[in-house]
Parts: sequence; structure tokens; C-alpha cells
Amino acid sequence: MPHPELLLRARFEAALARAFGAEYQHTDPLLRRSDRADFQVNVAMSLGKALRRPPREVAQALLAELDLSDLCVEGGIEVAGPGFINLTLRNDVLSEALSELLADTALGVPKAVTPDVCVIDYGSPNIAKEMHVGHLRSSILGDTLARVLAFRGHRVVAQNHVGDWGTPFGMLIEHLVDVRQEGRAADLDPSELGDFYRAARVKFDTDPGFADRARTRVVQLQAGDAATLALWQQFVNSSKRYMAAVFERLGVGLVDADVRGESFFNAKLGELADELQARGIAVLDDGALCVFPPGFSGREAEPLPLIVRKKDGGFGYGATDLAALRFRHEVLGGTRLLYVVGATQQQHLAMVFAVANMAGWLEPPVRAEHVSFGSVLGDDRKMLKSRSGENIRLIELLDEAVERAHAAVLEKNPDLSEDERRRVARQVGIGAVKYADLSCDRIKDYVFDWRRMVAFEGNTGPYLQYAHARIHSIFRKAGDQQAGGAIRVLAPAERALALELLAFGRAVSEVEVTLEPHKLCGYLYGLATSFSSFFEACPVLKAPPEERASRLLLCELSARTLRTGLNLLGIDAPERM
RNA sequence: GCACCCGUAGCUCAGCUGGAUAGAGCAUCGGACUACGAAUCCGAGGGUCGGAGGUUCGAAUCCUCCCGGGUGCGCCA
Repeated sequence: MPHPELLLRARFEAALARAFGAEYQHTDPLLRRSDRADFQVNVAMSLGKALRRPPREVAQALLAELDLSDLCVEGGIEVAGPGFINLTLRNDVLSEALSELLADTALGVPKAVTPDVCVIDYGSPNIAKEMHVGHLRSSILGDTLARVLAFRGHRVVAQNHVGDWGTPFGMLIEHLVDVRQEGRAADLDPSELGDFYRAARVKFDTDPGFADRARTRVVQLQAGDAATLALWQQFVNSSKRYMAAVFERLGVGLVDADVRGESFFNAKLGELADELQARGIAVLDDGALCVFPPGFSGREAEPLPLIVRKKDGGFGYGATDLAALRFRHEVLGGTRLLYVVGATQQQHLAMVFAVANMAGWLEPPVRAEHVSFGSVLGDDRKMLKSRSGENIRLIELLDEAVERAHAAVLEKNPDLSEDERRRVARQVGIGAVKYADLSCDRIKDYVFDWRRMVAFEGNTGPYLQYAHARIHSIFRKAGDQQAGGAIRVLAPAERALALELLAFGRAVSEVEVTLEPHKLCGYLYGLATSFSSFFEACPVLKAPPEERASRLLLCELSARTLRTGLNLLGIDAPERM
């Protein structure tokens, strides 16, 4: 049996055509969950206007064309208020639908009809710079979207567009040369890279002679000087190891093979600039090669350029981003190009997309989307800048989260072995950090708050993990008694849980479309609270045999849905904690 | 100056793309453990949805204008 929601939708669409004519066949019946019934249909009100008939009459006319007795309880179809159609499903319909879910490894998440090749840009941490909390958002968001899209049947190609090229490397390389000449060990230990960068930065800002050498070094780097490249490569290698360690600790699926930094596109930039100029898309302006996409203006209302090639012949990130976009479509075969990049880049990305459009690199079905997200703010509500301020290091943040989780697990469940406790602490701590970030609307600024991250109550990762662990506790107690049988939904708490379980597919699909993982978080939280209420109201193991078997199946479905949902968020679901 | 984003309970946030009395969690107050795990559950109080207009049966949601906060706006990436 198909999903009840799909059945209802199909019935109403057909009824619309029968009642009002074939042109209404594809009218959205506006089927929604309701707090007054299981579902409500709101199409009568919107249609009343077009048909110039009272909405309640429209609703009645619709219902006259429908036989829902196999789906809804007797008296479970009513017209209320201005024309709401309230629907209450039969318990056996819910029971049967849940049995279907039980047999479905995808738990009701449909496969995409026309799969995309999704290329996901995870923002761009800079080589040779410490990763900080700002990188948390793009990594976690990108990883979650990758998991959700893959689960829906799309092909996902991750791209770690690291900043591994350009002017900062002049100063980094010169500083490395200095340090080695002074006979000190060249500290390229991944964990020390942040300090190294800061030291080079200070020297660059205070020592003019050093700054000159750094600039010369940039020219050598871009000219392909072998010795310079060798030094540069040391930074890249060290940084890659560092990033891999951070991603590993975070449980983010980015690997070395996904790294395709700015340097990769360097060789293609000249050709790209020439082509844009030859096609008349880019023009020389004050010595720089620029594209002026329509609709962008600067301070004096003058056209705003995307600079492809600077006056001095160098290339900026405009050129690199264009080359990368083209590469993702032409070489990687991407059809949906996602940029998980901070909101501060909004205008820049919009311009890159506009130029790519002009160049014909974004023809349907290829499209590009900016998965924008807000800044990370401190207690003072000000943006955490990366330049000179004391940032919280990502690694230290994760360590502390795990530590706090460890203390909590020790207190709540002293029976665990130290081995398991360490493993669980990692799952809970990292999960708490991720969930705190993912559960908020990404477009808004994120207030970084320790207490909130490690608070294990309310809409948090640990609460969801706890709900999952409790279910497994029942399984352990049940032992072999958990025979098959069928699900029979009867009690109110069972009905509420059933309706939640049936909504998983919708929640996942919504994230696929909106690219907003907090909707999945909201869904899972609702599921966990529904389960907790059920858990409180409906005894499982103490129930009579038939009921027990049914409720055990409800537990199984709940546990699987929670675990699958958490996994889509990149969060583990331990069986005890 | 122009463009984009944000403004919802004391705090942190939801609100399904226009639906019914705006919902959670912290915090406050009151209940429920001889336990299928109380990291839980049940209940109470708390709101002119920044403000003012407009669109219509109906607006936190869409349009316009203000107020407040943030971010961008030509050769750093």
C-alpha cells in the first residue's frame, strides 16, 4: 500500500478534475498535517475565489466525488470553519502503512526520479591556517547535504576548494626560509601551522624588507620556480594532513581526494581570460580584464565588475571561481552545483553565477545554488574574525565537547566500561556540537555558546541519542521475545507516533529541496518527543503478547528512523550511553 | 548613498512557502521514579510576531514605506 498521504493526494487530485473539470487535475489539494485531525485539505478556500462559489460548497462538491471509506474512519471526514476538510485516518490504514515502512530500508524516502550530479563546494579553508569555528558550519552543512542528497539517490561529488595559492604564500615561504636559516627546526607540524601563519603575518606587517621579499616570492611561485614550488608543496602536504585529522575527528566525509584547491585551476586561468575576452564578454577597463554582469552596481551607481585578470597580470578569486564552476560542469558532469559558503560572499557568488550564465556555462539542467549561512558570533554578538583576533581553535573546541560528554556519561551511566565510555563520549560530544549548529536555520547568524552546545536537554543531539539508546535498552531486555507479528496502532500515543514515523520521507525530501538541514532536526526532535510520550504511556514488555509484539515493532521502526536521521546529519547513534 | 540578510516569550530558537486559538527547549512554578533508562514525562504562567499601511474570506508568512542590527559595494583571497 502506498503512503497514506500520497493516496489522499491522488484521490483529491482526481476528485478535483471530476468535480470542476480536467483543467483542475493538477491543482495542488494543499494537503497538510493538522492538529485538529490527522490531515487537512485547504484547497476549497483557494478554489472558492476562482470558481466564485462559497468555499464550504466547494468542499462539499469535492467530497461528493470521493469515497474515502477505505482510508478514513467513519465520521473522520468533516468540513470545518471557512472550508477546511479535516481527515482522520483509520487505525488499520496506519498499521498497514507502518508495516510497509518496516520492510523498506529507505524508511519511506523515495529515490529521486531524475538524479542529479551534485557537486558540493565545502567552502574553502585556507592552507596553512588554523581551522576555527567558522569552518565548522561549512564542513558540517556540506557533509549533511552530501549525505541527504546521496540518500535520495543523487550522485555527490565533494570538492574541498582550499585556498592554497596567492599572495599569502609569498610571506609563508619567506618565513620558512628565514626560520631554516636561523637554524631552528622548521615547524611545519600540522598543529603548529596556525602559529606559523601568525608569525609570518606579523613580520609581513612590520618589516618592509620582508614584505618585499614575500611579494617577489609570490611572483616566483606563480612563475613555477622549482625551488619555490617545493617549499610551497611542504605547506600543502602539512595542511592536508592537518585538515584530514580535523575532518576525521569531526566525522566529516571529506577526504584527501576531494581536495581540489585554487592552485589546480591556475594553469587554466590564462585560457579562460582569453576566451572571455575573445567572445566579448570580458573587456579591458583601466588595465584590468573585467566582466560587467547586468544588475550589479557600486557606490556611485557605476557598473560593478567581476575582475578576471588584474592590472598586474595576476588572477584573483573571480577567475578561479569561474574556472572551478566550469570544471565542475564540463569535467565533473555536475548538474546541481552547490556552494556552501558564508553569507558575506553573497554578492561575489551572485556575480560569478551571472558571468557563468553569460558564458553559457549554466544552461539547464545545470544550475548553481549558494547555500548561504550566517556568521559565527561571540558572546558580544560580534563577528568572529579570522585575521588577528583570538579564535577558538576547532580542534580544541571538539576536545572540550568530548571531555564534557565524557563527564556526563560517567555520571549518568557509570556501568559502562572505560573503553565504551570513551567511544560514546566522542559520539555524544561531536554529535552535540554538530546538532547545535545544524538545528538552527543556516541563514541566520550563529551565536556560539558553550552551554548550549553541551546542554543535553531539549532540542539537542544527546536528547535524540538518548531516545535511541532507551529503545535499544528495551530490545536488550526483550531478548528473544521480540517475535514478528504485525503492527497494530490503537492508543492515542501510538497514533501520534505512527503519523510522525510516516513523515520521515517528507522531511528528508524537504532538505533535498531547501538545503536546510534544520528541518530534518526539527522532524527528528518531534519524532523523539512522540516516542518519549509513547514510551511513557504505553508499556511494551509488560503488555499482553500481541500488543507487546506490535509495540516492539513500533520501537524498531522508531529506532531505525532515529538512527537513519541522525546518520544523515553525520551523527552516530550509540545503543547505550 | 545603493544592494542583500536578519528582527517572534526574560534567554536560545521553530513556524511545513497564505490557513483555524503563534509553538518548542532553557529559566520560573506545580506534579510523576518499590524504574521496559527520570539525560525522561505530564501540567501552569509568560506574546500588540520591530513599527505603520496595503493585498483578501484569512498575514508571523506576500507588497510598499519607515525603525533598529549585520554584511557587501574595482584590482586581498
